[in-house]
Amino acid sequence: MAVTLRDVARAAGVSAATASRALSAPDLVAPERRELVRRVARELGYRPNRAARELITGRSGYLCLLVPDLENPFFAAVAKAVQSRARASGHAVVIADAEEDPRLEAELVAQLGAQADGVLLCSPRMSDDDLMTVAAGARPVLLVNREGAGLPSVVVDNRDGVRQAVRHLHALGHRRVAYAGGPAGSWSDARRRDGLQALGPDVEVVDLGAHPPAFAGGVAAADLVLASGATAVLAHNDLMALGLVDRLRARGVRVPDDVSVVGFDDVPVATLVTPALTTVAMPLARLGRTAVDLLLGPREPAAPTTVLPVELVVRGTTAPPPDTSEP
Amino acid sequence: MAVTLRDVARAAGVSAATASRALSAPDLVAPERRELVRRVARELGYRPNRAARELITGRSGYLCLLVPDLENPFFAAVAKAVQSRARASGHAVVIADAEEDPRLEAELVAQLGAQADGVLLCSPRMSDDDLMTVAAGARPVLLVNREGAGLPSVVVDNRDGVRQAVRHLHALGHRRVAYAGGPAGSWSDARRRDGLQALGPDVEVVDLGAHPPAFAGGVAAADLVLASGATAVLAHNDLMALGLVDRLRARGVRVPDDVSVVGFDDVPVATLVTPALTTVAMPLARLGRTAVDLLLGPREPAAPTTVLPVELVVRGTTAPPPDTSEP
DNA sequence: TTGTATGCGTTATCAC
DNA sequence: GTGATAACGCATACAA
Repeated sequence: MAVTLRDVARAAGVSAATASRALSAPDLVAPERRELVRRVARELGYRPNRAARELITGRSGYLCLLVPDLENPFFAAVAKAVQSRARASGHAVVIADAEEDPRLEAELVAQLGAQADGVLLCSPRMSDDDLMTVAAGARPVLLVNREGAGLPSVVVDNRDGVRQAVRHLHALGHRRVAYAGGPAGSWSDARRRDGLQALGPDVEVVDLGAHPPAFAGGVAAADLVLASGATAVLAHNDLMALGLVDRLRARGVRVPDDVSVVGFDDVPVATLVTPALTTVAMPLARLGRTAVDLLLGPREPAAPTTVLPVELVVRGTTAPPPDTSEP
Repeated sequence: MAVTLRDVARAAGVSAATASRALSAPDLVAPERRELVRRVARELGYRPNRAARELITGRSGYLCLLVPDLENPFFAAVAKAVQSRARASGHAVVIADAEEDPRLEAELVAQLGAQADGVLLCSPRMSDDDLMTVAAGARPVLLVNREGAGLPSVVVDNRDGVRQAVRHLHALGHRRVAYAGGPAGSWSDARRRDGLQALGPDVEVVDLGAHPPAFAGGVAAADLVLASGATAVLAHNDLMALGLVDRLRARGVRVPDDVSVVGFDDVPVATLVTPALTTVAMPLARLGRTAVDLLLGPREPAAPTTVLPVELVVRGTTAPPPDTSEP
């Protein structure tokens, strides 16, 4: 049997109440007794029972993190940071993978979120209505990489990311740029499209439609790029950008000599290919840390939405367009 | 306030005990009342309080999974599978990232494992002695991708993986093969070295020493490969293999024409590079599923260790060695 | 088959 | 500053 608070109290010759205070409200107990209790607790290897504590305090010590796909390096990076920051504040993290399924997502948050001290919804695919239902629960909920239902959220500046990428391509001489979009329901994808609208007339944008946010989606989009006549393509994320590069090359198109490619995220794999991917870097670890800080913060954040900056990282997949001027 | 069992009981006009039984021991209650209670519970949106249930039953409904690095795609894949399988049996999963630190690892398992229904230690870096201490706790513990301390475990056939890889290289004509090892404390790395010892005299093996199990480790090993005179190199994992390929090329060595490269794991990124990586595929999802099944199984598994098969996947980074015979 | 009473380990509320 | 005691929500031994 595990050693309980009463065991500690008995061994220290004090009441359970005093033992409890000595450990969780040290100021309320006389210095010598406090130290005595703490020493005894350490010697006995006492670990407070989370369940009992939760029952009375209402706080479980657990945070719940929901992601669409743990194997996607974007979410893995956020999960790692969340986990690390949560530990620093004494919380364990229950991580649930919703398998890109909005229905499962809603079910999981209902099931797991009920007894968590806070819920982090990373890139949820569910509708604003479902988000609203979730928000109806009293526990704090925070959206990561998504806005909606008036919930507090932390996101990145998607529009600025698009602006930076296109500005870079424009400076290189590109005048016709394609956008290979992510899944239809993606909030961040919608924001990027907004950004493309707001660009002005210097660059013509060709919309290639929605694709699965993975390597295969990029492969599919590559053929559309060639048909579009664009000299550069912006992908919804790095995985798609990789698929684009691969397929373009397979069709005899040089990257970046013939077509430039820009990704989004700056996931570790972006540097594992040759040439390394030019991409709009998201502050993934910071996203995770900020999310925990806001969720656990003393009060609701002043602004419902916290926006983190992004930064274009120019590497090997962008270059001036081939010279097509008439001689 | 959340709806409690008493609320359900009151609304259904029965006692709390009957309500409890209707939900968790349906056979013990009369059919009509049972259905009545269940319907009322559903309508009220009743969710049992995990903490209260744990306090009385001793089971928390949580599984604890410890990994050295969530961002490593190997562990992300295992975590995803564990999470999915655990959900099927009504368990949530607390995932902790030990940051490749044996000390943190031990601390986390002590902290988180105490109140979990079971603990999964994936590729733990801690010593057998520390493993022993962990095992002393009563809760079930299962090792994944590691054996030790007499604990039950699920692993892959590392020796056979090495055998398959070297056999492939030998068939291509390679006679001198280098091995770029992983971290010094890695159990699987040790097993692979065992496999290399047992190969017989047909192939000469050059040991390149221990490296960090990431891209950078492969980069460092690449220069050693060239100095070793080997025509092929086996890497501890795919990430290292990618680093090897990258650095070899940077130094003007063609892959696979001049040097062949074989990885381990078959992590998704293995197919995202050109040419795709020849690698020893580990059944990652199966590893995770099997781990949960064994952990939750009715009794200790018959054999303390369950071994899963591996399979060499030949792709683009292996080819016959350059012809170096004297003319 | 159903209800009553008890206790799980901890913290909060009181007296002292 | 400290110690009894109650209470959190649920499952179970026991009584009916």
